Amino acid sequence: MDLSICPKFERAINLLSQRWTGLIIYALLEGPKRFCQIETSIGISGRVLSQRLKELEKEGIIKREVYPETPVRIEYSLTDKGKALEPLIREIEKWSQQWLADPE
Amino acid sequence: MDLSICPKFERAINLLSQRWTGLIIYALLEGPKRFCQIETSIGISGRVLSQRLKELEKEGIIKREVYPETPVRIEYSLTDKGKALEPLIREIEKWSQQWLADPE
DNA sequence: ATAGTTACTTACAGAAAGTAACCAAATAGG
DNA sequence: CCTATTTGGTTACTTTCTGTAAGTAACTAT
Repeated sequence: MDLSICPKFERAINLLSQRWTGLIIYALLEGPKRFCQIETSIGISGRVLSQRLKELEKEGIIKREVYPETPVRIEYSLTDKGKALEPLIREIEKWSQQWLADPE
Repeated sequence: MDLSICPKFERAINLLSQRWTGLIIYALLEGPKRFCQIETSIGISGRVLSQRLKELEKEGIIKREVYPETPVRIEYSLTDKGKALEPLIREIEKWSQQWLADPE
């Protein structure tokens, strides 16, 4: 199994086909966001969001910055590598607009 | 939660962020394939492949055709809706080539 | 009759995700 | 000083998803 697939492509698709990864990147395309903003805007559980943010940071797709205000503000934002995923997200948007029906 | 996301986009990303969905579509971009070909080419278990193919067929992304030969041949192929996902897959390929390193 | 092929399905076990409660740091108010 | 509040998590527990391996149904070749 897996004999013919380019390892880079495979890693990319494994990353992106993990639950929530796409929506987190989508949310961050608007600009930097804090933990609780991502949490409420996409409806992910804090438990899994915490995991995903760590994975994406390790992967170099997002960066985490701490502002020692009151209360503390921690902002997550896309790196260049992360921003480079925008065309891909736009393709998903295009496809969904063309091929999916609105459910009433 | 989920207050601001376009429902079409959300459905699309939920579909595509299910494990294996992307790779199945990728495999079928080469042309029609039978069950066991998809199974071995991407390394998915038969159990989950069976599930995914049903979901994708229901969604109108792939179609299933039976050729009553010996032994029976059942071919899965992309519909127009499924083929329309090609640009998206190509974007994943592009991104992976530009931003991921080869693991040795 | 027996064995082989394809396309699945089923039972069981382990991994991933959701829920809700809890915790630590920093500060603000009394 | 003591308590409460806010943010950004973590932990324990339950449910859902996935992988493994075995089994089934239809058909054919030997």
